[in-house]
Amino acid sequence: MTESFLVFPDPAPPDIVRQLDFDGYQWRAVSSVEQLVEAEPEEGWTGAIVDITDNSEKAWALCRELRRRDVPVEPLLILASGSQLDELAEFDELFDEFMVTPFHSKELEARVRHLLWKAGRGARPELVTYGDLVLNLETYQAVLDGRPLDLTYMEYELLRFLAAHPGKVFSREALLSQVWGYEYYGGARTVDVHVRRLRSKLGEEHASLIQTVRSVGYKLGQGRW
Amino acid sequence: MTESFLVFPDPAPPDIVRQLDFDGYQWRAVSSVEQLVEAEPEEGWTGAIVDITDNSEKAWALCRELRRRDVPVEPLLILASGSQLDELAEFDELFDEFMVTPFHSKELEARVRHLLWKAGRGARPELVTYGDLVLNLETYQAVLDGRPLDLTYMEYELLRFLAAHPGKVFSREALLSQVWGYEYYGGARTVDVHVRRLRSKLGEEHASLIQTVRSVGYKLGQGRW
DNA sequence: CCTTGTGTTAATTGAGTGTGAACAGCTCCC
DNA sequence: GGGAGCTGTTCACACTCAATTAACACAAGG
Repeated sequence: MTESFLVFPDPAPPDIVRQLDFDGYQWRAVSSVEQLVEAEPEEGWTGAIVDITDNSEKAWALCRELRRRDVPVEPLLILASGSQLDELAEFDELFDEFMVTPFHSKELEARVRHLLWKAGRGARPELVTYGDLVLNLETYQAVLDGRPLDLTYMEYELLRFLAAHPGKVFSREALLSQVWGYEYYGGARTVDVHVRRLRSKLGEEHASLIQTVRSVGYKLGQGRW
Repeated sequence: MTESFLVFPDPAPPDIVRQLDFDGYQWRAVSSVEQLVEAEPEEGWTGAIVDITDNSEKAWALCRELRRRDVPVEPLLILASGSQLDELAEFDELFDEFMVTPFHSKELEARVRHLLWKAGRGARPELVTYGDLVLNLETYQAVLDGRPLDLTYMEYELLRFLAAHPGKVFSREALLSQVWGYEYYGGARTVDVHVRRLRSKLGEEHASLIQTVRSVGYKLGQGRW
């Protein structure tokens, strides 16, 4: 997984990007909210570093936008001059860290590292992921390629079970007893139909996520050889 | 609730305590791990501010001890000189924030405030917000779109609980035990009815704020990731 | 005694789920 | 190579049961 930071404004402050480059982080500078979408990398932003010294109003607007999204950009680092420190009090909810200019180059390095460390083992929601598929167990939301899937209860449970054991093949009977929770009564077709509905909701390009293993059952993804 | 900070070492750095006093925070200085217990206030420590410039080894030992406890002291602020920044990398798990000496007095104020805000017990009026919904926990008032809602006690408590965990799905049983505070007696429908009353008071346009997740429970809004 | 808040019960509704049957594709064997 | 026999896919329909809704019962407080 590559780290990719958003930097504001554009052109980016030279002392920032020098240190980011030095530490081997990817970054892209944006100068307005509008540029957010086009500049965003495939995997989304790892975090954002926003310099509020020149245009704080625009900067806070950007931060607000980043926090408002479906998948909020979490680690937000703010740069402020000493005289702007009071201003921070009004926007506590819009950032995680801040740093006062001028700064040690080592300080930026340390803050970015610590931010990533916290993001890595902070109290994050329970997720089940497989590739571009993300299941949030707390909100019962499923997202594929960043686009939310509208799944019913059973569809969600089935997908969750398969995604929890990627690559492993489950017989219909196994799925019935593990996902549905009762003994195999009569309808093995039930599983097929639910798989079909799931595939159609996954969309044509991702329908192959759930693979059928002839005479055996179903599995999610390729697994390993 | 009074805020009470632990400060290391003892005697405490004068520029620290000057600012803490100025901002109206309680504090007690300790110089060793042994003094931790006797110096601890009734309600426990709100947080800790540890200066590692003079004796970093002892300082880290103290931090480790604070994190090891049953109820870890969460907000840990570290003071380091510029030359110690590299050292931080080894102890990411032992602190939440750090600050480089020498520092703006305003910076300390801002960091402590932000730390408290993140810990969820800011000094300012406690608010729970989600989008256009604002719940004032002190006045027991609920406001939606600037328009005050006339909620009953139970309605308020339910909405408050849901809003405190936006996006997370709660089963009726969970809501009964967490909001009502007793074990599931017989009436799971109770929750439904309260949700219905809430929704009608939220108004047609915002009724969808509380979402039902079929076969699971209810949640507020779409939730964050 | 009326008003207001809260919990219960019961009827209604509809999304979600299961089922059977038709269809398509593959495999095996003569 | 070409049926026969499996196996998986797809469709349409029926039904179940969870959520909604309305109406009622009860307690507390003014």
